[in-house]
Amino acid sequence: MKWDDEGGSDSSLRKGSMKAATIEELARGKKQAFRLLSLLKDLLSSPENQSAAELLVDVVGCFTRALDFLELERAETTDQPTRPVPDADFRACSDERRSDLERRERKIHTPRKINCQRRAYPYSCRTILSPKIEDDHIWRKYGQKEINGTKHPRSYYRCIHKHDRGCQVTRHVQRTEKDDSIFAITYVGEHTCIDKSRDEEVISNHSTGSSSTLHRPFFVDLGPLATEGSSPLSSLMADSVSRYGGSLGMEFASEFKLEDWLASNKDE
DNA sequence: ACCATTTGACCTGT
DNA sequence: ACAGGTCAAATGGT
Repeated sequence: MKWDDEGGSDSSLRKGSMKAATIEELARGKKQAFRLLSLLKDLLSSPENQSAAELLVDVVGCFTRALDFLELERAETTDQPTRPVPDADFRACSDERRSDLERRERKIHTPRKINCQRRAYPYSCRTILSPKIEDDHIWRKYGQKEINGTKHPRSYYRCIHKHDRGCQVTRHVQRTEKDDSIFAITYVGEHTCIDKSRDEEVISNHSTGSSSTLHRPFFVDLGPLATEGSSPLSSLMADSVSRYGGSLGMEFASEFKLEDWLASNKDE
């Protein structure tokens, strides 16, 4: 991964190396927290220590999110163009809703608008496992695909505020192979349509372990899975999904078997 | 009439 | 060439 590798001034070089060092430290912290989980697995596997196990997994999640934020900042501040907010002309055809009757009778064919920027930029991307697909946002489904080697189709959603507020975040949802009551939900990008105060409240409640006010189902954050430059640890955690199947999130919500989870990640 | 979902076509990256 | 992501016409519900 390259940071501020253009420009060449001393200050930008120093800034770049600071960022690199920060990322290195965060990645190390994440890895060490994971190792601590392994070392304490016997202790944390007992039911009375479940909250400690949850806390430690959350620590790993905090490191993951911090790395995500830095990656997002890098994507926004490098000289790569940011993803364009759809302008009126670009989206004119779909925004101007023609009447169904007119469209059907005259067979009006709306010329296809090609988004050539697709997949062109690195996005923050993370996957969670959850028994429910609802979250704090409203999503509009825009596609569904059969995915090779999986038995369940993948559904694609975009934020309902894509057009009115230019919110570009998308997610895809797929039932996991091992447990089809669990969904693997991958978020691509960050909401720009928010309501940050509410999100912060949720995060705050989550980190303080206040389960009574937790708005979201408990989830295990698997880190960035598909972004360019995702850490090796993220890959390992991502790999744990395929190896462990989808039962992780569900078991953590009720009866989390840390030993099983660590056994499936013993190569850490 | 409006809105959300479905689904086949089309696009890009590998 | 293929897989996966997105678009937009078609469709169905209210």
